[in-house]
Amino acid sequence: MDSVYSDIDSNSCDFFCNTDDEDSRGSVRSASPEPEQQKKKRRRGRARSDATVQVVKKNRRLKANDRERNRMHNLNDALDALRGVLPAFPDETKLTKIETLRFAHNYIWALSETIRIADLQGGRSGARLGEAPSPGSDACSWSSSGSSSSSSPAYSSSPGSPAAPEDYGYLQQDALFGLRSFVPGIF
DNA sequence: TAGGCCATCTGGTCCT
DNA sequence: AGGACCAGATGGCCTA
Repeated sequence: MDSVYSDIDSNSCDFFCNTDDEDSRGSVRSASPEPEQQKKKRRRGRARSDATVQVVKKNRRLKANDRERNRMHNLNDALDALRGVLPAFPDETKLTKIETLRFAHNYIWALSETIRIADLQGGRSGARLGEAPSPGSDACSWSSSGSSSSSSPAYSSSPGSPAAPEDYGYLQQDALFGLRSFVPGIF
């Protein structure tokens, strides 16, 4: 945790100091010509408190940046964990964030469909599932299009409609392939 | 070089 | 008041 913070702090300080202190606020304040009247009205005490306020604001911003960074890191960790439980792609292409979410969505849907069908078919489910077409080529189709979100038909369909007819077939096969590959003995 | 993806910063809003 | 969450902006890196 400390290492993370120290790394982040040094990193963010550069960025922040460059942009916020000197660029953003600095330029904003200096770029907008301060009216003479305000200059005259401003007293030393007042100016000092303004500076203090600026320091407080900056510290708050830095803390908020740290929290936001940690929040995003946690989000990414969760995403990695999700990738870890999804079937791996043959070419080991790392799924992008959106691909991971869409694939997980479709995969969960396919698994639940598999369970539902198995329940409907009772004791014969094992035999029926065993008859599923070989998923090998379909499994490859996941990854062949996995590098581009705009061209990944297997899991880029609308997440809101996982039951889209065009998704059903290979998704179920993918689910079966994933189950058989990563949970040996489940069938 | 354009486009995609990502990390980070930032300000606003909501919640406790 | 302070933290969490969110969305927009920005810049870097990588690939076709």
